[in-house]
Amino acid sequence: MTKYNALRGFQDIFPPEIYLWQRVEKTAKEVFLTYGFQELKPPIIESTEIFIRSIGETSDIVEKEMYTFTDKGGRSVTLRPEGTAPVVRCYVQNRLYNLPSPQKFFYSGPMFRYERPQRGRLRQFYHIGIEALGISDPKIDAEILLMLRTIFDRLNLRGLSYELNSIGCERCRPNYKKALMDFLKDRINGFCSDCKRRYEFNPMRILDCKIKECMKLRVGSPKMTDFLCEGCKVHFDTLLSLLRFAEFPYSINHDMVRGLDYYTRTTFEVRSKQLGAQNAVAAGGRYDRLVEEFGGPPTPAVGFAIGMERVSELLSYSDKIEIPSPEVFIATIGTSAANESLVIASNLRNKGIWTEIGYSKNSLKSQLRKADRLSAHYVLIIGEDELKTGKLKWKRLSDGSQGDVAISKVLEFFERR
RNA sequence: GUGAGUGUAGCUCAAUGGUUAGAGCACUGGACUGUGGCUCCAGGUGUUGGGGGUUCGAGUCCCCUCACUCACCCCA
Repeated sequence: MTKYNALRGFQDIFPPEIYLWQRVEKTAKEVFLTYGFQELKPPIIESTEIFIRSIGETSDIVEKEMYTFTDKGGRSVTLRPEGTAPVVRCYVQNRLYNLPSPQKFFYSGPMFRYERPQRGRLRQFYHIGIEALGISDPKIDAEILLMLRTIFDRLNLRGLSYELNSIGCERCRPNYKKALMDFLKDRINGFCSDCKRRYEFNPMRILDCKIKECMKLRVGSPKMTDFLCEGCKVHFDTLLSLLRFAEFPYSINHDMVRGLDYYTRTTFEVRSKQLGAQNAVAAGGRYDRLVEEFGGPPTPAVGFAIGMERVSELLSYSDKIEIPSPEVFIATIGTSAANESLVIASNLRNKGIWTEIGYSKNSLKSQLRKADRLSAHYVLIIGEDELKTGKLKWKRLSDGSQGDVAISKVLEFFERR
């Protein structure tokens, strides 16, 4: 055990894994741009109130998982536990609703939740997400699902399932809740203690319970999609037919309930069987009331976020990590050669060529060994003889071939390769 | 917050309560004096996570603590 360690649930990310992360980020951003999403960087800390209002007072996130503290000015502030609320706050504060609709943004960065760490769950975790504000047309719901799939396809991820549901709106959801409670009323005693509690304050969560007995007892319970009001029903049906038209492989999960208060209508989750209990690699949905809640005009909106750790984990199963390697390694013998190498390396680097040099008084052998370890493509050898003649030796490590190149032609030599 | 499992070298792992705790990989150097990979040789590999207890004697048994892992819980 070393003297200082990262905090529980916090993680260092470094090579080689960092290259998987970079691939995910690069791929996602490329796809986002083709759909017209622009980057937005909100701060990672906000007034606590923002998260309480959006996520909901009774959610576990707000009740016990937020990194909340009082700053030196006596304000209650919170490290963001999710990305949507800050984007919406930014949208309202900067009156972005006055710009043409939709406004489409992506963001990426760390989120924080004080939870017990387990596979796929850390206290600091990374999301890369998008929000599309100002459009209620289900076409945009379909678009972002297609966008998600494009990203995962480009990353060659297999075996993902896309699960959809609609949880209605503030008009139809109460009817459903009532029907569900009526259905459960007689049998609630057989449920686990958690579900009994849920029955009181959030009965829809009972649908999410993984305890076998509860799963059995809720068989045949009413489905939200049977209780949608006309508007929500049309929205959902249209989305589904659009997805079928685009040959998008979705499935409907009537039991998928969102934990956050702000969701309306469409909710979805992308899951992988290769992960553990935390198997969602992306999730999102529609939140048509949140902008208004934050003091903006009525503005429908929809978004999702991708879990970086989980996608990276999936990539690590399917992809061999490619570690970048230097183009040139300069091995030297003697002080004047070492001095010369500094200048040559600098010139090569100015041309954008990754160049490494040998250090200290290591033997040529050990320098070559090091070049090999780094998987350098070429080694340049500078010794007494080379300095005298002005011709350096080059060696290609892949096949061992070598030859001479004049010092004045070194840049040319490597630029052409 | 609850439960279970695991902590030995940088990594993967051995060692019946009994001498000075080991192997492979990796790392550094040498054999090869200015030429990598292959082979061979040599060499750091360490408060056995930490603290306390039982014992003539603890890596091994007991207690506490910490960390990690997985699950519950929760969740974009």
